[in-house]
This record gives sequence, structure tokens and C-alpha cells, in this order.
Amino acid sequence: MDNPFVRKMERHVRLGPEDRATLDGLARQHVRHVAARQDIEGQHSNPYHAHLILDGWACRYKQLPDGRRAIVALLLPGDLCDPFAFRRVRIDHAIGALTPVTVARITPDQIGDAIRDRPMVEECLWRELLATTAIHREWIASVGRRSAIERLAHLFCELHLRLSRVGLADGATVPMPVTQPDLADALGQTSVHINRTLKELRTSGLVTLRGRLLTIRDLDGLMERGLFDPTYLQLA
Amino acid sequence: MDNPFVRKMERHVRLGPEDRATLDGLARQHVRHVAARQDIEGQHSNPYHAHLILDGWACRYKQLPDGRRAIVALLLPGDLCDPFAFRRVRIDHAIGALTPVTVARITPDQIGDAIRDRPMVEECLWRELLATTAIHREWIASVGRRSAIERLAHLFCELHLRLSRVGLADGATVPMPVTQPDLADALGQTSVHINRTLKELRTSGLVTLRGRLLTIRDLDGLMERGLFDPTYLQLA
DNA sequence: CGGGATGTTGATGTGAATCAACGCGGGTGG
DNA sequence: CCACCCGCGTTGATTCACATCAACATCCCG
Repeated sequence: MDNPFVRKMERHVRLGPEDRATLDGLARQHVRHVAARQDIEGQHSNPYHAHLILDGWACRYKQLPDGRRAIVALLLPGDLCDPFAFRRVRIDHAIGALTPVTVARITPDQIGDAIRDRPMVEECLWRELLATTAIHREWIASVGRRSAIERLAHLFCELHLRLSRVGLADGATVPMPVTQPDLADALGQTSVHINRTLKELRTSGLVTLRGRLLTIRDLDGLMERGLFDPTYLQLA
Repeated sequence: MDNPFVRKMERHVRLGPEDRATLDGLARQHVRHVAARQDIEGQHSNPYHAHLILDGWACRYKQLPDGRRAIVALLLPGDLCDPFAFRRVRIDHAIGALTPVTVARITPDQIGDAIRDRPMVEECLWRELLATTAIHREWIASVGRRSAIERLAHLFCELHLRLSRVGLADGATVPMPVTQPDLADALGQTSVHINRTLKELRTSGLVTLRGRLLTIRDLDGLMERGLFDPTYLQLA
């Protein structure tokens, strides 16, 4: 009865009890565990199932021929790995677990049935995809035009907000179970420079990051530092 | 009877004559002209209409508080400016004309009716949105992990392919009606550096750019230089 | 036939990458 | 249970890709 996807969707659309039950049913069958650093979907695969993240963090990433890795999205509990799976398209990137991950595997048929029974489910899929594109656009702007410290501050604000929506933020403290090399590949930098930037955020009293927990000491200051405007995440 | 959106969609889905007529009808009413450098939608606006680009180039962009501009997408003929308009969401970015642009204005009702009459229309909207996200991801990888020359080469390959799909490429020659400052804001660089990079692509015999026309002298070489893998655009 | 936007080139500056070294911690195998 | 070791975090020295600053050429439009 407690599904991070439902928790997130309830912020945007009005779900009746049957809608909630249907969405919840989708996430109950075929629960699977994936170890950290394992792929959930390989690059250029043609996924048959959709996956909903129930616990843990994953990422979409592209591996360039010479080994460089670009993380193009972070997937948190409540996020759909493959909102396109039921369209049977070949994906252009891999999906990898950054931590141990629990996912629910959903077949195209299940989604089709759910949509037929409860049209609101399709509305949820649209919302989810629109939110994804909004986040993508913000990342493009970040990597293209924000400085190192602005990028990191912006990402922390984004993650704080996204985790709050699914009930995973404990006030100003949020889990941050990724390594500095992971952050580097997500922000288009090196882990060395992430480390220095992190230090700068710490010494300015904005955040502390210890033991895979991020504590935001000054949210307003952090938002200002990252030029963070939360409207893009509130597709309501 | 000649609509760039239809031309693009026919590469992905099988359209019957009625589908084609319906899609074409959407693009026939309320054709509007927008001058270069005018906004089609303002940042943070809450668009009521969807706009389909019939002619000219536009872009999605975000203006940072201090004036920096990030172009997060290029919109070519056949692209939908607001695949989300009929979901009534507030947008998080502006849409601006880069050249004089002709757009078709479409109301949510028209889209709703079209979907009800011809379910294939909704399929087309899904495809369009999925293609958009794939391009977004490629841009994130570009700006994050590709060098200046790789980025520019990659963008030229992308535009060549996208323009070909709507019949706007004349062999290896494609229109490129944007300024170097525009390219700079799209690739996260400065116009000065775009200029030098362009020179490098020219002296390596890969492309020439003159009079708003890009000629690709060596497509294979350009694709290699840009680490370009076209699968992401072929969501078929 | 101007004049402002755009393109081009050179000189110089700098933010972030690279290279390198070392501490630390947690997992693993002997 | 301990020793090892590999990945991660941290810091300093150096390099480099790209930004910035500046000057001038060129194009296009009115």
C-alpha cells in the first residue's frame, strides 16, 4: 500500500482508491533486486519490461567508445526506468544501479490493461514523462551554462525536492548514496573537482555531506548559489 | 497535403489516409508568423495552444538571472513546440524564433478530438515526446563529456539527420540558419570558440559553412569525429 | 551607402582537468 | 581474525581547453 510512484503522482493528479490500487498492483508483482554497479538494462537493448524503482538509486548513462561515461539522469525511488517500454522502442542508453536497487518489473500487457481499466494511469505516465523531460532540460542548462559550484548546488536542490516528494527526505537531511565519481559523471566534471567544489559548499556553510547523508544547512542560500527555480519540477 | 510533422511520423508509424488527413487538418488552421528573435512562448508562461513548426527554426531556451542563455533544444520544421500544452502545464523555459518562423496553432480541444477520432494521433504524440527525450539525453552527454569539436560535429550530424527526415536536406547540404552565438548557447561554449572549432572542422575537410548553408564533405568522418551513433533518433 | 550585427583572428587569463601522492575504510580471502 | 587490497576521498602541483578581452573585417538590411 505504500508505493513511491503513487506518493509522487498524488502530488499532481487526483487518484481514486481504484486508481491507487491499480498502480499499486503493478508494483507488487515481480519484485527484483539488482546489485550495485549492475545494469538493469544494457545500452542499445530493446527492453520488454518496464521497471519501477522501489528502493535504491540508479542512473541512465551513456558510455562513449573511449570509456568516458555520461550519466544523463538519476533515477530515484518512484521513478520509472522505461516509460517507453510499452512502446517497444530500442533504448539509446544503459540503466545502471548506483546502489543496491529494488525494482518492480511490469509487462506491456499489464500497463495496457491498467490504462484500459483506469484512464488515470495513462495520465500518470504522461506526467511522468513530462517531468523527465523538464529535468533533462534543466540538466542541459546546468552543464551548458552553470559553473561547477552552481551545478552541484543545483543538483542538491533538485534531489532534495525529488526525494521530499516521495517521503525520503528527513527535513533538511537526504540520503546521498552516490560516490564522487558518480557525481562527476552526472555533472560533466572530474571527481577531483567535485571534491573541491564540495569543500567550498561546506566551508560556505551551505551543506555537509558525511556517511552518504547530505545535510542542507541553508536551503535558501543553496538555492541561490545554484540559481535554482523549483517550478520546473512542479508540473501540476 | 504536405506537412513536415506527417512526413516525420510516417517514418515511425503506419498512417492511414484518415490519419494523415486528421494530422494535416490540425496544421491548416490558425497559421501564424513569428519574426526572428521573437518569443513564441515566454518563460514560465502557461501556454494554452500547442504550436507546430511549419517553417523556420526556433529553440527552447532558459535565461539565467544574470543574462546567460542556455539553448536546451532546437526546433525544426515538423517539431511540436508544446507536446505538453494539452496537459495544461506551466512551462519552465521560453520558446524563441531563431529565424522567421511559420507555426500552426492548435487548441487542446482540437488535439482531444483528433485523438478520439484517430487513436494513431496519440501514438504520434507519444513518439514525438520520446524522440524529444532521446535528443535531450544526447545533448546532456554531449555537453557533459564531449570536447568542443566532438560536440559541434555531433550537432551537425543530428541536424543533418533530423532535416533529412522532413525532406529539408539537399543531399549533403542542409540549411543552417543560425548564428555562431546561437550555436554557442546550444553547445555550452562561446561564439569565439565555436568559430575556431568550425575552422578546424573546415580545415580537416569535414564541412563547409557558408551563407547559412552547411555542406557536409565527409559524413562518415564527421560522424566519427562527433562519436555520432544515429540509433537514438530512430525510435521506430 | 551607412551602420549594427555577425564573423574572424590574436593575446591573455582562468576554471577545471590531469597527474600524483597518500590516508582511509570496508570487503575478502587466507 | 587479521592482512591485504582496491575503491574512494582528499590535497597539492602543473597543464590545458576554453573563456575573455580586444580589434578589425564583412555582410546584410534599410
